[in-house]
Amino acid sequence: MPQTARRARAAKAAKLQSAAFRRTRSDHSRELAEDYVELIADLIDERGLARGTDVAGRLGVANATVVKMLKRLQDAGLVTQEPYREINLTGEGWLLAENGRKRHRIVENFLLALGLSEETARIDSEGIEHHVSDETLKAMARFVARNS
Amino acid sequence: MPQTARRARAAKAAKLQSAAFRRTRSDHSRELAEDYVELIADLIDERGLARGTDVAGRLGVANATVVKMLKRLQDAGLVTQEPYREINLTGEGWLLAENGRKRHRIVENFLLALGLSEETARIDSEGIEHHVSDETLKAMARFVARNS
DNA sequence: GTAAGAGTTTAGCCTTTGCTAAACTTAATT
DNA sequence: AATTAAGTTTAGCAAAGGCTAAACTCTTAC
Repeated sequence: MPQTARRARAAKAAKLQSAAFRRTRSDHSRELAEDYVELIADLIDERGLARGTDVAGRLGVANATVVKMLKRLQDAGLVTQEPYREINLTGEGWLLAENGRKRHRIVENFLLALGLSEETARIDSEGIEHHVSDETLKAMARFVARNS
Repeated sequence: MPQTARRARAAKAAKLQSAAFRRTRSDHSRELAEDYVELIADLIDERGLARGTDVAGRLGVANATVVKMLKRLQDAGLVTQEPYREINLTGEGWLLAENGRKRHRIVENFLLALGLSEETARIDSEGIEHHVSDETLKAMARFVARNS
């Protein structure tokens, strides 16, 4: 009877699955941080500086929410800001932002290569970006390289 | 009820800004519900019934958390449960679960067709599943059909 | 130099999703 | 029948991420 084996397999699968879920959940905070940092980097590149209002506007969030979040990002060493002044990224912040943008670009190009509309590629890549492992990202990059 | 109104107002106000960000964020609660419902369906199919402990174990979460969540899912009309008894899905719950499993299957098969390991395909599909539009899902299904 | 407008911060509140510890119920064993 | 083990529920707490309203600061235009 493969009952024991089946149970063992089930247990193993359960453990792995719960790991996957836990990973997903604990990444939420990190995802948000990445969104902020990526956006701040974009704003600095686009208009020379990033202000709270701009961030709030683009994220569709209240000013006060941004203030609170920026405090956390400062504590995390990703951002610097003096009171009533514009937002800047630390070295670590820039690294994170660059990494995020790179992932974002790959995922978006991949979706385009898959034949999706620009609109869909933009929206879906935003959602997918944070959930793609390095292995998958590499496969996407390879696919884009082969199909362009 | 003021929640919905507030969100609607906020959405309208920030309409020109990034819809993708807000969509991602507001979907979190829905995603969690889908994860629960999908898992409950799996448990019922696998072992004939779903208990709180099983759900807690697979999601990597405390029992009390599951209890609280189940209350919400009951309020949402997705789940039924009598005190100290096993968990059941309503008709709507089954529909949601089936839909989730279908999406899940497509994404996972797609990642496999892309050449990823089973392990990676399983983990990444879990994260990606909820962020894929119908358009993208269709493209993934097409890809799988062509490459199998 | 001051007043106005734009932008920022603070204060206080809410909901969601988590946790632990303790109480309770059900089922199983003896 | 009584004890115990397994599972469930309650109570109370915390952190994250939202919000509004009101206070504050900075810059710019008079």
